[in-house]
Amino acid sequence: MTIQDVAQRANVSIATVSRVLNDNQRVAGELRERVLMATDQLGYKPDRVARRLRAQKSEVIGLIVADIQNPHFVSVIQGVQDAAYDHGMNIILCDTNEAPSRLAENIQVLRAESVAGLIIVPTPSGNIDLLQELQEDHFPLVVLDRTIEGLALDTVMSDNFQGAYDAVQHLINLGYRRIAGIFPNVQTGIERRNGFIQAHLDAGLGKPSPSLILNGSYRVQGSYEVAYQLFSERLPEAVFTATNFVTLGVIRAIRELGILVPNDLALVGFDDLPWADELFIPYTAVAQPTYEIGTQAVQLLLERINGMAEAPRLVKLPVRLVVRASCGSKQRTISTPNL
Amino acid sequence: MTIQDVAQRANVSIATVSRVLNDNQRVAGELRERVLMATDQLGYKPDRVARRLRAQKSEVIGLIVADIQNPHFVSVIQGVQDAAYDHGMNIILCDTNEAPSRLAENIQVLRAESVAGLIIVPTPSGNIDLLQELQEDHFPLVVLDRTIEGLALDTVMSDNFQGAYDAVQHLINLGYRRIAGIFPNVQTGIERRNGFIQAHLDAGLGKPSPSLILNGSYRVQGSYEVAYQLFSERLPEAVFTATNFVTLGVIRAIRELGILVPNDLALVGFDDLPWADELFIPYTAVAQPTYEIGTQAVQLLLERINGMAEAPRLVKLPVRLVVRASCGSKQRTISTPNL
DNA sequence: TCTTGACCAGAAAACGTTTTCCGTTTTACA
DNA sequence: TGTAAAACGGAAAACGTTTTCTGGTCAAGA
Repeated sequence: MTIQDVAQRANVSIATVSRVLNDNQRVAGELRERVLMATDQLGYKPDRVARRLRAQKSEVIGLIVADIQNPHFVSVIQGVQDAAYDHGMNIILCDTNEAPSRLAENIQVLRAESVAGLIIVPTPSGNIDLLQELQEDHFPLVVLDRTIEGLALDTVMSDNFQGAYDAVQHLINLGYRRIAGIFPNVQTGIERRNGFIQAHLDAGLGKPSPSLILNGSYRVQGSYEVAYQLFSERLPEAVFTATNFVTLGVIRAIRELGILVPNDLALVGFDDLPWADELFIPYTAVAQPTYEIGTQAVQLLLERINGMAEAPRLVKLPVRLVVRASCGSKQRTISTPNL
Repeated sequence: MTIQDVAQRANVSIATVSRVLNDNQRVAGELRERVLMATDQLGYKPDRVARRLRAQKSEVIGLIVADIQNPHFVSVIQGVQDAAYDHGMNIILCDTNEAPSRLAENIQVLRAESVAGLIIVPTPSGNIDLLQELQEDHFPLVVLDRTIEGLALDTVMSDNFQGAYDAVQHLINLGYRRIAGIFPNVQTGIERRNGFIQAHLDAGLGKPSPSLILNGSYRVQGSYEVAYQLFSERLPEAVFTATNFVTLGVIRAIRELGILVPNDLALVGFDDLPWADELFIPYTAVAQPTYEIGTQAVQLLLERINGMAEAPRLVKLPVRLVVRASCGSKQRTISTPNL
């Protein structure tokens, strides 16, 4: 079932069939009808591989994320998938597992696949050269979640600083003062730490004690250990967790130590989780617009692909605070059932 | 950067380059060296699109799942992705959102993409004809999670019957008798209901009362409503939930009604969740080997692709019970902190 | 020494499209 | 009506590979 068959049936040349099907070319009334009828009758669908080879353009975009299991990325993937689908495009999904070598490999493979463009969540530890190379080749590219030092690329990310700022301000407004923060040592973590600190400063509390600014792992287990240690030594009044996995680790520590939330400890975490309401601690969360990050990324990428984009753009999306029962108030202790 | 460039640099024909790179053909010592050196120096990577067009074989497999947001499928995707990666293959991911029309469309597109094969989670409501057509075309295909009535296909799924059976037996052994079950009305739900019933029969309890066998939605909200109603009328001693989303709905109902688990109600649910330990009710779960479902699927598919497979195979993977605090025991009430 | 066969490597065909190029027909305008 | 331009559609080139076909060289056997 090739274009040849259609041409034969419609009694035209394959060029005409192609022209009708891509209707970017003039083609007369009657022939057009014949072609359409023939394609319809045969149920012909053009071979996308051949089309891609010849036309050097593709209906596939490559999506490289750092960790499929992270709900944050799952939601981003969904956004990308839906937006791509709306434009008749498909996605090839790759998972780097946070390994720079796999990022490099994936980029190479996806280029060999002639994808129309790439949406990448860069691994923490660099690969700047790879991204730079893509840019120099004018390869359509959108980067998610983090900016690359010294490299201007189309980027979609949340307002990490503001999110952390809002979260801490929320705590301060409720009367909490000794507020701990646990931050993974990656770029987003650093931005959120800055927001954490600035909120303290703007509230006239001065710079928070270094003993309350902790380096967490970006995994659950490591964060759990950090939190366990922190809580065992001296319980802060509140804690701000900089990512969803950190939050889960902290919740585990809270459970094991039998800490009462919010009475003994308030909690605000960056990243909402799909079933946060069903968690042991339904925590107040800084919700990223994950789905929109995905759709926006596709938007930018398509503009880049179609040459409608000029200078690199940075889209910084606003976050929003989802208030749940984990904060209560320092002044008047709220009694929440089951907490 | 094409095979032509390499040929030029190595001073050989493109055919020779191709032969060396696919080393399925004899090629002499010195030329081979020259070619390898040239590819190395130029960093040449063959164009996978051209290769696919000519050789009519592909390094891409299509993966169509029903709902990316469901952690079950997320884990399956991860398994597929990892296994595919190990074989130098990539996956094109599609999400049907449980819509048959999107399944049809996705299949068509992926075939036009000349994927090497398809791994499909069929939508509940059929599309049998599509799958049948694939089979008749001898298109490599593996189906996940459910069998298709009257159609023998390579299939990978969990032992739903046994999982439900084990779960209910667990409850019965602990002394519970009035056990409710909530089942979505899809094939897996039905199989699990059968296991639920059989466990009652084998324990000599007779067939469970129809009032305890409920039809749940496969969404959280619907299941929540069913559970809320059930619990409000007359609380059973225990409840078995047939999917992860049902479980989440039930947990929400438990929270809102202030029911004490396991004292007032025991809970076992099908499907483990990644953060079940951090849930409000860390529930005893029937854990599916989701990751292995993914890897097994790739295994079967590759065998099918390579023509090493004969008759369709059904791989039914064992599940395992992950015991948490949600069951306690009817005889002696266990006191668990925070529950 | 001649013939045969094995082995090797290049030329060219093929994969299924899109697109360029070109010749023919139609249209428009004088 | 004659001519230039525009419109149309077919033939063929092109995309970058793999693979078939073909011819040439060399070794071995007669």
